[in-house]
Amino acid sequence: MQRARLKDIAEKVGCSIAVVSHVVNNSAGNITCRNELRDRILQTAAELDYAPHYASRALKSQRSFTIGVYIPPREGSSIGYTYESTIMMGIERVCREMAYDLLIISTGKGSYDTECAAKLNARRVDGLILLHVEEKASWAFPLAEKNGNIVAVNYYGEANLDTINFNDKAAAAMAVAEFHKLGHRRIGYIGAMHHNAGKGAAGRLEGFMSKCAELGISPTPELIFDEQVLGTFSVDRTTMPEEQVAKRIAETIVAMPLEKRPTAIIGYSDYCIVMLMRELQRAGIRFPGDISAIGIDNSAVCTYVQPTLSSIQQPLVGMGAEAARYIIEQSEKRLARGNEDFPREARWLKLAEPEFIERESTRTLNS
Amino acid sequence: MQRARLKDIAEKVGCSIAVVSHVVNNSAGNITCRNELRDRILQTAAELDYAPHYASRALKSQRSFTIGVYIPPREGSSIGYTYESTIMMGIERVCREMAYDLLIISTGKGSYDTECAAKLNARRVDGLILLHVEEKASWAFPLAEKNGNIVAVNYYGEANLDTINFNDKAAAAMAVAEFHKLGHRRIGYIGAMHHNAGKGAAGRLEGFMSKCAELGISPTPELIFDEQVLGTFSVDRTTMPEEQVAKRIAETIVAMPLEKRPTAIIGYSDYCIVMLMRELQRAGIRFPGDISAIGIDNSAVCTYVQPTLSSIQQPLVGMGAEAARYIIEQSEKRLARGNEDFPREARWLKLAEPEFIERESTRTLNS
DNA sequence: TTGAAAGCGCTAACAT
DNA sequence: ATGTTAGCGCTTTCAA
Repeated sequence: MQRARLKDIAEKVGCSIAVVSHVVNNSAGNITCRNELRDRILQTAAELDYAPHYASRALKSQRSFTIGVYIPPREGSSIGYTYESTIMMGIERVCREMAYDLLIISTGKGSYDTECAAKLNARRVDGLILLHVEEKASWAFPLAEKNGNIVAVNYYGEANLDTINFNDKAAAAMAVAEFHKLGHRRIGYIGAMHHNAGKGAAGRLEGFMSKCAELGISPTPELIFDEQVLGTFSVDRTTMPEEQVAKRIAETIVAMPLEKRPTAIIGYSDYCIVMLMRELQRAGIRFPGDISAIGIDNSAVCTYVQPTLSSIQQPLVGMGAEAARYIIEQSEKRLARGNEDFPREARWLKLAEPEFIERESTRTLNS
Repeated sequence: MQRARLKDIAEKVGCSIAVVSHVVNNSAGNITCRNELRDRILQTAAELDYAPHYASRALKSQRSFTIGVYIPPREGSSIGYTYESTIMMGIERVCREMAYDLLIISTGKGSYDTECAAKLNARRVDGLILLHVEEKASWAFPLAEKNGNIVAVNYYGEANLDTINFNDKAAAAMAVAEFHKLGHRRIGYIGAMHHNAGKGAAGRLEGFMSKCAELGISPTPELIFDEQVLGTFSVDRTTMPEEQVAKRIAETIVAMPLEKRPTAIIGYSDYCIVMLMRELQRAGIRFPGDISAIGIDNSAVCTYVQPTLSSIQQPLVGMGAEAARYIIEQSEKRLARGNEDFPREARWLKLAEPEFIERESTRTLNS
C-alpha cells in the first residue's frame, strides 16, 4: 500500500505543499496557479494515487463527515435482521449521495447513553441515528439533553429526541379502508401476540377503531383480539408463547357461527397474522376464499407464505433516508453556527406514510 | 456538545498535557506521577467527560482502528438483505470485542477497485472485508495486487485475495448423508433455477454426486435437475423466469411413475427448493409424507414455509466473525513489521463447515 | 502566483 | 515525577 501525501507530490513537482493543497481541492475551476504547474500537480497526484488523509482533514476541519448508526442490543434486533438493515439501506443511500461515511456503532457493554455519547465524542461523528430505541428506555433522556445531533427512527418515548416514526394509525386505517372498498363489513383485528407491544401497537389499534367508526362499521368487540381491548377474548400474553396465543385466537374464530365470523382480518403485523393464518388454515379455513387478510409492515414474510400476504407497507428505506438527510442538514446548520450553543428548536417529529401492497390474500366479498 | 481536550484538563488541574496524556492512557497501573495528581487528573477528566479525539489519535498513530466493509452493488445484494447483514453480525461482534470500529463503505458510482482503494487510502482503514465479490469481477485483480489488507467472504474467483468460503461440497454431501441415514435411496437434486450460478453451485452439485457415489447410491441422472448436468432435463434458464423453471421441474417429477420418483430431494438453496415444493404441493404431493426435502443455507425462509424446511446451515455469522478476526490479526502483524513491504504469504483460503438443521420437511423412509 | 508557517489534538522521545 | 517539544497530514491565513 502506498500512501502519498501532499509533501510527496510537492517534492516530485518541485513546489510547496500549499500550492498542491490548493490545486487538489479546487480541481474544478478555481485556478490559483499557472496552468502548467496545475497540470503537473494534478498528474503526479493521479500517478501517486493520492487521496487526502482522512484523519488529518477531520482534525483540521473539526468534522468527521461521518454519521454513526446505533442499534441498541435487544432481543431479536441487531444488524442481522431485515428490519434494521432495510432502514440501513436508506441511510446508506443518502450518506453516499452526500459523501458521508457510515459508522456502525457497536453495541458494547457500557450503559447505552455512555456508549453513544462516547462515540459522538471520540469519533466526533457529525450525527447519530438511533434505531428503535425502546419506548421506556431511560437512557434516552440524558442523551437527549446533551444537545447532540441525534435522530431516532421509530421511537415512541418521551425523551426530547428528533424522531421519524411510521404512521401506525394511518396504516391500520388504510387496511380498513381497503377492505371496505372490497365490500367487507365484518372486519376483525388481531393485535400483537406478545405482551406490552407499546405505543406503536396502540396507534394501530386506534387507527383500526377510528376508521371503522368513520366508515360506519359498528364496533364488534368479539372481532378484536388485542391485549388493549379487555373483556371479550383474553389470554395471558405474558406467559403464553405466541404460537399458543395464535392457536387460541384461531379456535375462537373457528367456533363462531358463519354469519358472525369475520370475512376479513387485519393483523397488527405481518408476522402475527401469518401465525394466525397458519392455524386457521390447519382448521380448514381458506384464504382468501373464506377470509381475506391484510398485514402491516410489508415485511419479507409476505411473499414467503401461501397465499402471499397483502400488506400495508412501512417505508423503512424511505424512513432511513429521511433520517439521514435530516441529520446531515442539521449537522451543516450547526457547523454554520459555529457548532456551539446550537439553538435547539422544537422536537422534530415526522410521520412516514403507509402504502397498500396488494397480493393474493385479499379479494372482494361476494355475498 | 462539549469536547474536552487534554489541554482543558491540564489547565484545570494545573499541570502539563503530557502528564495528562500519560495518566489517561495508563489508568490501569503504570503510575507515572504522584497519586494525588493522578487522581485529580482522572477526576477532572471524568467531570469534563473527556474522550480522546479520534482523528488526532489516528493521525498520530497512523492507524484508524477501523475495519471497512464493502458490498459491491449487485442485483438483490445490499446491506438491506439478510444474507449480507447476517455476515455483518459476525463482523460486528468481533470488531466490538477488539475495539475496532466498522465503516460501511458505500457503493458509489466509481469503478469498484477505485472505490475500495480510495477508501483504504483516504480513510486509512486498517482492513477491508469484501462481501461476495462476483466470481468474474475483473476489478478484484488490481485490488489484490495492491497488497492491501483485504479479505473476501464467499469469493470464488481467481484473484489473489484472502478468502473465507462456505464448504459447498461438504454441505451437499451432508444432505445426502442425512437422507441416507433416514433410509432414502432415490434422492433428487435441484440445481439453481437461474443461469450461470457459478462455482458455488458447481461445488454443491459435486458434493451431491461424490457423496452418492461414496454411499453406493447409483447415479440416476433423471433425478438431477441442474444446469450443469446435460441430457435428461433441460430448459433454457437464461430466458425462462425462475418460477417457470420450478413449474417445469415439478411437472417432470409428478409425471414419474411412483417407483421412479425420488423419495427425497435436495435443493441447491433453500430458496429454490421452496419454489419447487410449492409447485409440487399444488400438484397434491405432500411433504414430508410423499417426499422429504432438505435445503442448503438455512436462510430465514426455512421457518416461514409449511412444513418448515430442514436445511444445511451456512454459518454466516461465524464466517463474518472469522473474516474480521483474521483481518484484524493481519493488521496488527503488518503494523509490527512497519506496515511497509509486508511479505505477502500464500493466499489464505478458509472453508466454513456446514451443519444440519432438522425441521419438519424430513422423515425416515417407511417402505 | 507561490510559499511560509501556524495549528487542529494527541503521543512520545527527550530534557529537567 | 513532570515538562518541553517535535511532528502526524492537512488547511488556511498572511506575506512575498
